[in-house]
Amino acid sequence: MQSIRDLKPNFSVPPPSSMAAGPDAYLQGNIRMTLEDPELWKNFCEIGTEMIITKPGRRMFPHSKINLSGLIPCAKYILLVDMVPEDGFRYKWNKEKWEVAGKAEPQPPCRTYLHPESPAPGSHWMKQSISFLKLKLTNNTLDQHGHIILHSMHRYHPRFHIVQADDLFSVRWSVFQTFTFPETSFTAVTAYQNTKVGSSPSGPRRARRRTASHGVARRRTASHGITKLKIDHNPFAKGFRDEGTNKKRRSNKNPVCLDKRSKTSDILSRDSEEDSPADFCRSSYEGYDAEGGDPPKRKEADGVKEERYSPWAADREPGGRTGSPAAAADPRDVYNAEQLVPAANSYQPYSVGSSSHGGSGRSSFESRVPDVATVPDHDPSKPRPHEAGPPACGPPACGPPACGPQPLAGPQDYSGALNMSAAQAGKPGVISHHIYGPYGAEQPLPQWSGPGPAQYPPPHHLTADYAAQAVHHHGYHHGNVAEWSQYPLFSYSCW
DNA sequence: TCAACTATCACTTTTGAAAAGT
DNA sequence: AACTTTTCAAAAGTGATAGTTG
Repeated sequence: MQSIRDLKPNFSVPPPSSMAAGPDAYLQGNIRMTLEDPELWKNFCEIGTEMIITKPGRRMFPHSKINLSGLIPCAKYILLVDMVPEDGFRYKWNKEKWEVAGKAEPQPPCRTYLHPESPAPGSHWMKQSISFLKLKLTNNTLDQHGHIILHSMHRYHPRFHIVQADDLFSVRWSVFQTFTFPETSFTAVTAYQNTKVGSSPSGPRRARRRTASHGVARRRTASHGITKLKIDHNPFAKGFRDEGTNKKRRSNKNPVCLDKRSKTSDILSRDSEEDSPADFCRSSYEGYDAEGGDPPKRKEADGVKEERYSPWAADREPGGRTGSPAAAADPRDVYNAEQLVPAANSYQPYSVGSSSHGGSGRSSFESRVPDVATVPDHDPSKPRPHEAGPPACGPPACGPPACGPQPLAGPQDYSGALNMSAAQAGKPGVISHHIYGPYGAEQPLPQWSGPGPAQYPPPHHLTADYAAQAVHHHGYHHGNVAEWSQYPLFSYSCW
């Protein structure tokens, strides 16, 4: 509904003093986003959140649920989520901790999940919590369902975008703001790694099998494994809870199953017997414990950048990036970095108020700093000491993919869901440069990803170019955004 | 041999249409 | 007849497990 021009009146509301960053701070910056259920996220984060990715797509658990405030009640907004790499590495689970296993693989096509209720008035978004329950993750790079594509054994974190726009078409002209929450970072896996069931160095699968065959010998501490948390909190996994309601489970399989079953029960009953939750962050990530110093979680309240609380970040930056999501016990208000779109150099990823309360911090910028040449060094702590990745890389969140032709440099632009200008390059009346992505046109850009059926505007909301492109690349026209969202919005494919 | 991936299982919750009630 | 509530089967979402792949 409102273009950038229309937004101006909305800027009349002064932001909190703490948010008055940037010379030209958009007063829209008073939008606040809080993560719901931060305690749960924190619990997962302490262990090292793992998200299963499957070919057909798997939901996240915990799933992202946020609350918004500070929106203009009558203005329409679009909510989006995408996933950005935490860093440029591939990991492996080894001996009860994560280790770097090499450079990250080239990033798969970047997709952005559009909240099914988008666009909706600010009042709608603010009246209730907003759930991204139906967002699915997949490792199938050829996925046709619009799920977000990730690489297994890589670290990611979700990034939430809110755009004041009447429809997807006007998104490009709108101000959008990005929020991230450090405790939501996770490792994409095809099978849970940190089961803490066995101590076999050979990995979780083997550990489980040995457990089964060796019985009690391996009965250790699944109590703190990621699976226990999932089982305990995910209603769909109730069947795995040791509550006597699952007696029938696998009962007719074989003795091993029974053995495993009892093992599990035992394990569950021994919850908290061994590892204490407090050391999860350190114990699960290689190098973390070597950093010494204060437990990460202690620092959050100090207003450090959000992602410093990530155990991974801590690993990378012993000095300034220790921290944990522990403090996330309180719902976290994360102020965002804003992006005025379009404007090539409008990409000024300042953190609104981050300096004063640590609200947005890196979590807001990182993904927006594809062009190190034009972006202030918002986070001098990067690149991290042990990062073997390309030095010219943008911030970790932007990850290896943004690093050009190197192996890590993926065909993906993590500059955000709204980087749509490329498709317009060279067109009269349309910006001929990227909104804020410095990548060349040969670099792929994000795709829209949407939930199934929807109230989304149909493809005709796209420019003819977009629609045509979808047809061009995929051979048919899509009837709704859900379908259409699988495809690149740009004049070239992401893959 | 090994790590990672995939298909399948048995369980659960969710969903939505049909039936019943008001 | 119209609307609301209840019921129930199908669909979908889970972690565990065994087999496959490279």
